[in-house]
Amino acid sequence: MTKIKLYNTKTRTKEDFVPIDPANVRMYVCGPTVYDRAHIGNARPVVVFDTLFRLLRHKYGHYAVRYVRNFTDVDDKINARAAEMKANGDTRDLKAIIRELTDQTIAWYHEDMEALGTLRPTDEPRATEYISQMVAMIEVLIEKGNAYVSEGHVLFDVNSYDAYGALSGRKLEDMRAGERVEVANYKRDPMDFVLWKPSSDDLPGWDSPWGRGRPGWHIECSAMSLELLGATFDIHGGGLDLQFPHHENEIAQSCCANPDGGFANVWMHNEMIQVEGKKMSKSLGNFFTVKDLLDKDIPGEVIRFILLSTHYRSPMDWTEKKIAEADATLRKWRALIEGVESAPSPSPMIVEALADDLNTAGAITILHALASAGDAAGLKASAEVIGLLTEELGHWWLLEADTPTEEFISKAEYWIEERAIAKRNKDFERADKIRDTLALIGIMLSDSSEETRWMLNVKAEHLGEWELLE
RNA sequence: GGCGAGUUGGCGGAGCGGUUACGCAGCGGAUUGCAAAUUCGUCUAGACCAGUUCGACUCUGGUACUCGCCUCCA
Repeated sequence: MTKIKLYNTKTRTKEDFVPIDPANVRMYVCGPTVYDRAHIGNARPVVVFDTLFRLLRHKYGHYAVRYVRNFTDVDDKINARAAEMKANGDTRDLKAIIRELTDQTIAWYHEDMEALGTLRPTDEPRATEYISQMVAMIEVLIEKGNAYVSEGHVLFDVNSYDAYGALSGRKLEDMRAGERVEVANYKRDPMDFVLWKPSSDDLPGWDSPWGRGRPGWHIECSAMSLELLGATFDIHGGGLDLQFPHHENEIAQSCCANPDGGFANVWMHNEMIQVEGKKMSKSLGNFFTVKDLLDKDIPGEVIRFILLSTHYRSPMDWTEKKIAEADATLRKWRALIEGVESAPSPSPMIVEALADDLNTAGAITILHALASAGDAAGLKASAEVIGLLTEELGHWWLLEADTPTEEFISKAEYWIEERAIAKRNKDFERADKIRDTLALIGIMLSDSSEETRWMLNVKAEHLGEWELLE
């Protein structure tokens, strides 16, 4: 079978992917901090690595791939959001608010990501369930001289790790020169980062050798990946913005705590999303969540298609025009595969495209080729490899074909017959008027030499307003 | 200031040292009473300047511009 090649940020080259153990391929992807609904930018890595997960399963077997994606449920942003809720009248104590906020956000995340046709990872650890592992790792780091205690904080000593900055190609001196944040005086070096910090009584906190406190952001990924995947695993993924400092810090922690492990072999980073050519930000007003799109009746399948139509290492621009194009393409394909059984196996060409550093745009080209060749069964089987044209994602299309009631159908058939009679009588004026009015009511006609077929358009302006005809 | 990515036809977007990307839109034809759908065909490329080469969109160097990260944000 095709050899998988992946671009490794660590070596800045595309490499043959050689799993440590083909019977147990291991991947870790940084998940969300759970304080708010996922936006479209959050969705890109989820869909990208879901596609990689599918490819790996296709190649190594369904049960041979372990995919871990964490939930960061302890974080200053979460605390800040909870404090905001309290200030706005929530009378519960902060910890109770935080618990509900994180639970709720996780439920939303699952809901929204499922709408994009993504599979659940095999493991979804919550940071707060791995505090003891984090504390243990911090203790090891202190013991080995890579971390120190200062004013109730535990800090990682970046100067104790020679390779610090290797992933992102940065040097400590350069970074200090460009330092823009005020330096906390308890740090030995401005670049030292927090492993553990004190927590006040009203905030979540855990007992530790350094007093009641909570973990810094980076340690959770090191601790959880070690626990679930081991000191050495195959792939670590995430957004490009995480490359520094988050991933750099993960490497420093993990490689110092387990010098023989080597941590992740392959590092993969997806590029960022822009909206209509601009960086997505709340101040520009071009910020939106996945839920916002779904609520606007943009099918999850359309969103997934768009996210896959640009290679993951290129910046991608989210535009209204792409929504319309993806919608049209999927409608065409859905119509083509209606009632068709998937071919027993996907086109080797689509697997080949994906195996080339996850060339999803190339894979979509193959789908176009299958569609224009009229190979509906092959199209369906191949699209399923990238999570498109699946049964789960087809509801938006099925809805339109299945919704009409008996009454609606009989009225539609009555008027289609009326039009046929008018046509036979060469009364084209009446025939066309019926056709145009039916379109307004939500019935799209298409004539062929033998019959007139129709399809429901639920977005029609005067849906079901039969009085327009009577 | 440091680090990195990119600049392909009207738009989106790939691969490739020499041969049609592909999709959308446009144009022309078939089909149709007219539409829609379908279908056939077709025009638009490779930021700029050098270099390597028999030959470069594809390799090398430089210039310009764009974007991202370095700061809560995937």
